[in-house]
Amino acid sequence: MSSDAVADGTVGKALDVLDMVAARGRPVRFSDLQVGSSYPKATLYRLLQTLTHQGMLAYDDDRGTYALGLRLVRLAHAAWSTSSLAPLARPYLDELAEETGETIHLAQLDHGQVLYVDKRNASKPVEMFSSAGKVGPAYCTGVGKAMLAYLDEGGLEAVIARQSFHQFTPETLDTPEKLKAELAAIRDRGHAFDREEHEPGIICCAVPILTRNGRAIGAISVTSTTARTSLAALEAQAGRLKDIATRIAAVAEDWRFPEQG
Amino acid sequence: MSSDAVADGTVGKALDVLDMVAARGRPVRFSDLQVGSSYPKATLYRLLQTLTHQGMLAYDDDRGTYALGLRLVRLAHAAWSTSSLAPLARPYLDELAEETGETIHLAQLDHGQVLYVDKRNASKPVEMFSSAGKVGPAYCTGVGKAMLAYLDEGGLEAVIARQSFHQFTPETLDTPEKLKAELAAIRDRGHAFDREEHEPGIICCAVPILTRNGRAIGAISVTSTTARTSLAALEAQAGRLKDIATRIAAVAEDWRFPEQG
DNA sequence: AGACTTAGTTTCACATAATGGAACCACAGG
DNA sequence: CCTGTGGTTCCATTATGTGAAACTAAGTCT
Repeated sequence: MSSDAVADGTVGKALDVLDMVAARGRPVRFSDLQVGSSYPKATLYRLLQTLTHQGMLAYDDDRGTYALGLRLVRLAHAAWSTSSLAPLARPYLDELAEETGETIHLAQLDHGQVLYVDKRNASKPVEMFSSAGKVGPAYCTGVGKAMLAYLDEGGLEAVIARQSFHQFTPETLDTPEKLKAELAAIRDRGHAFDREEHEPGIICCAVPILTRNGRAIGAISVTSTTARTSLAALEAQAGRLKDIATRIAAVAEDWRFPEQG
Repeated sequence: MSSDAVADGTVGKALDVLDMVAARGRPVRFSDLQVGSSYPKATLYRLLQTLTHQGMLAYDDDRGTYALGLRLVRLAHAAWSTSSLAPLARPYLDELAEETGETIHLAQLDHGQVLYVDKRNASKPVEMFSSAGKVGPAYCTGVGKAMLAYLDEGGLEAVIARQSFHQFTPETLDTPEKLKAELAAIRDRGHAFDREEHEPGIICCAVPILTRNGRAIGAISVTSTTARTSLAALEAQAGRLKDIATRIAAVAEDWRFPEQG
């Protein structure tokens, strides 16, 4: 769960500390971080000081706690709008949401995890950051599996090594073997399902967004509940999903290679 | 525009580079950054490498460009949900949006700039990151002035020093003196206006969200156009706005001091 | 009150890690 | 084949970050 790669240099350590704070999900005291951190007191202290001074962390004087700073929100806005598929995909997602009336997700792969970058909610209108920026497991979500299925051999192994294979529900694919078999099936039919593998009662159908050379740069899904619909009904949407995914891929490639003359 | 404070240590420099990339607003080549950066080639190069390796930047192999990485989006999600007023204020904003049918903004002050952390759009349903994370000038927006008005002497001077006082429209308050006079008026009446100071045709009424001890932790505003309504009509909402702001302040304080037993 | 934790901050001799000038590579034009 | 531009690597120098330990400021117990 903690730092995976060797944290290169001071910058790496500082960012590692940022992650530690983020992981707690609420303002943390110095000592909260001290335990479970491999850094000695003084080092951790200095890193926190630096980050705070830089606006990446916010220090609450009264409570003596650190929380993630708003500078991150500013940066993320820029990141989201330049590096994610969301701005490009927006009109297509709108279209899809309108058509289906179901919840739509747009996700990308980040460090072996599913990162949701946009969402259209069935009923509720707005969700903001509360959904964009969220992460989820790759091995047991529709969008996750759709992307994994189109990873190259080496990449897949690396990502599989990072999966927890925690059994969320009885349906969860809880071994690399089961997952690999499923991925082959996904490649076969071109779309992925979530058969209540992450949450009971929640099902979805997802398709990858593929570049010309067959790499998945993201995935979209339509999600519903077993109460409202069936997998078969969702699968009926697969063609439409693929169509949208192709169009998103097209604008993404156009955008990545604007003019080279 | 570039780094203001002395970038402390390597971490500061790295974050400065991040900002530089963010400022460009699109994928940048190494040489794009090299010009206008005070760092020597090799240093800049290494910083970019480190940031890329850390997932804070994404390097596009084909194009040879750097863009902000998705790790930032992940972090920002955490920042937004723990350090911003948005999650707490959400129900109240919903209420306000429903009532008024106008565009609602929730903003906080970050390094002398207005940082929008949530928004309810009059017509359009969803906006996501595209609005949260956006920054704007403090001296010529309703929410900005509402917050500045409740800064202490020292804090205000520091923030004023950071303002550009660019004259966006004929109405823009373009000197510290005019601004200070306006802030006094705002303190007097308890709410701020934007009289087309930032964009022609756009007006708004804003109120600060004040802690028990009179510090502004944020601001909310209702925005409209001169075509649709008048300042006077917006001012009629001020009471309602203040009411909502008070309630947000209350939950914010409750939340900041949950249980001390 | 006095002794004793607990939590956070500062010091300082030391070594690692960042620095940046310069050399090097790769490739596109001429 | 030479020349220029954009990017990457070297390596001696030194600035920076390191972390054990000492210190301070609050509690807490007796």
